[in-house]
Amino acid sequence: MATIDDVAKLAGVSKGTVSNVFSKKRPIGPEATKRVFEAARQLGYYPNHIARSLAIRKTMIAGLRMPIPKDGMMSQFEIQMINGVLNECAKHGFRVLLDTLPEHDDPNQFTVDPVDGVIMLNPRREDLRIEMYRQIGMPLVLVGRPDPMDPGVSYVDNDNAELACEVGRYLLSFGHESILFLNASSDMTVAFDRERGLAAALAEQGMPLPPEQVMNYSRELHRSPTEYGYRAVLETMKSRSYTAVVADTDRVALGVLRAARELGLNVPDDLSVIALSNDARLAQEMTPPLTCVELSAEMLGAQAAQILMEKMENANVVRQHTVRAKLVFRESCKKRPR
Amino acid sequence: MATIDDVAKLAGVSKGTVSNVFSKKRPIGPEATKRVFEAARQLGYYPNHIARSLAIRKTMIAGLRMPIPKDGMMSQFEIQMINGVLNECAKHGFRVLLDTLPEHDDPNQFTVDPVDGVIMLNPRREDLRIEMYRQIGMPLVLVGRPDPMDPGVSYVDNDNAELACEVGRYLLSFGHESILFLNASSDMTVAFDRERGLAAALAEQGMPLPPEQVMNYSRELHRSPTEYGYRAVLETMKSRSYTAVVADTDRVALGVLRAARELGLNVPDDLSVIALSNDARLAQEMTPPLTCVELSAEMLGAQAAQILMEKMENANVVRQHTVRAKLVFRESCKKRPR
DNA sequence: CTGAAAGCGCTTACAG
DNA sequence: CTGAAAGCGCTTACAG
Repeated sequence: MATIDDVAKLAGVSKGTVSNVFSKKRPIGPEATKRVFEAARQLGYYPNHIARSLAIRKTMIAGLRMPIPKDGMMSQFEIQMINGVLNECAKHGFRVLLDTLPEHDDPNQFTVDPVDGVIMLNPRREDLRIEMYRQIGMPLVLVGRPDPMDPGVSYVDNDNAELACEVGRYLLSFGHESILFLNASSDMTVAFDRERGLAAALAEQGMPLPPEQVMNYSRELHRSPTEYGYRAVLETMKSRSYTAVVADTDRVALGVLRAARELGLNVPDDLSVIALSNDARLAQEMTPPLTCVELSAEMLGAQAAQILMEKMENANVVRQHTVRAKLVFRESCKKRPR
Repeated sequence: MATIDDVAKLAGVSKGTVSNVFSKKRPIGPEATKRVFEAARQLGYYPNHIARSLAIRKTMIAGLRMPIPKDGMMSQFEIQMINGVLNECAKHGFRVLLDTLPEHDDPNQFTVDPVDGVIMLNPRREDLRIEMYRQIGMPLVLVGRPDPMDPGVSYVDNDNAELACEVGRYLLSFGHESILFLNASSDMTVAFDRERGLAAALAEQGMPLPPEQVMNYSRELHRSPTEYGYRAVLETMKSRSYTAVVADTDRVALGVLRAARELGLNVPDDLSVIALSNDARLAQEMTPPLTCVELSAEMLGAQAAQILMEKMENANVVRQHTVRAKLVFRESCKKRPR
């Protein structure tokens, strides 16, 4: 592989000159420029990004640390997150180093990556890496709040409890009182937060959220989220009749809609359906179009990237954003029938 | 930021020793090892990946060049491709540098990236970059075939014409003769290939594929692929009655199913529906479950990555794989009603 | 087991 | 406008 030295020699100039021809950092005479380009062409020379990075201590690369589930399937959330990060970074001329390797927080394994800053997904409790990044002065933004909280670290996150509460209030305002909640898998913190939020909304009206109104997704029991929604409704509607269903995701809601159809229930006339997040961007294409919460994973990613860009300019900035997901009203909810 | 020199000084050893303590490339005495780790801890020293890469000429990073549509929305195809690449790379301990920046093929802009090899999506005609990578000896694998063909470059691709032909044969074997083809946007080469393939299947039975049986998606005319499928069926079924619909994607098929429902047509009894690719992994969750082609973008990505790993071992290997997408039979197609 | 020194391929004051 | 040289932070024969 041709190096800057080879080019300098062939063109009869110094390597400094070659360097500046390519980087345009200082003006080089037209004669020399021509000879350099010609020599480079002949030799098949292209500047080496690594050597350059080492010299100028800048890579124009952002790191994204995000372990991938062992089954290799990224959720729609992760995908949209990546998308947001990618787009925002591209705007600023940055590329992205995707690090999906299992995490080591053995300090003796840690290395200073070829990036100018990093975005880290789902930090663990007492995550040692946060401190390591601080030590080496690497700009860092978390997606998901640090635990314990730390006023010095930047992050973006959304407020799942608040969100579920809002959804609850919305349904209550329509007069729904018997609400079936098809929650996420019980081992996810988000499931906990959402149940808490929905319960809070009910509590505001002096109503409880009895356990039998809450179901949880389970990988073992359900073939897919859609299947989960379908079965859950079919089974519970036998013994009780709800007027509203809060589904974990739009895919779960897809199953709910199917079950409703089979039971001869019209949505939204007989049954209101609402989803707490969108897995598959299909909400607006369902029949009827689904009222749901836009989790804006994409926004989360974009904001994280934007904050990172700021931090790279000025190491002192600290941003802690709670991204408010928004409720998108479509046609699957209606006033309670009487 | 602490460097290897600082550590060496504080620990009272040479930098070579420090280097070897971290890399374990040669054994270092327990005394020295302890002093080095202690000094490193005190100083907050972590090895610099860039400097290391420069010295050993290896990064353990694979490059993925893949321009993103200006609207920032990656298709499911691209997403799954990335997923495949990521997983396969992770298996081999590689990380991935995602380069979504607009492409420059100005040779004077080209740079040797901090990667050990690259996967390049959708090469252009006469793509200059292929030659540049060859010149610097960078292992390269394309996703999508090079044009013009080049026996020296490795790639993976799938055979869209063949696929569409197979789908055509399948429907014909069920006795369907009036087939509506809801094709992709006409400016995509894949749309061209698919139409050719379907026409070939019909030609085998001495039948034509008249233009009025083929429609094309259009960003301007249709709000979404689902909307496209919905409207197309509603409108064409007025004047003609088809017994089968070939949809571009599962999302288009979703609209077709809805339209059929509204028209009182039972799928598959009255109308067979089949999709040529899956955008949204929802085929199996539709009612009825959709027969469709699994494009295996994920496999495409995984295979590209695997070939890249091979090439990094041995620069001489050349692999040219046509990944055969597979038809997945579910319940949306049936023998033609008579 | 350890050290001194050259080298990886570039950039950038400094001097002219 | 251009060159010579030190420096970015690591690795690795070579010598002991």
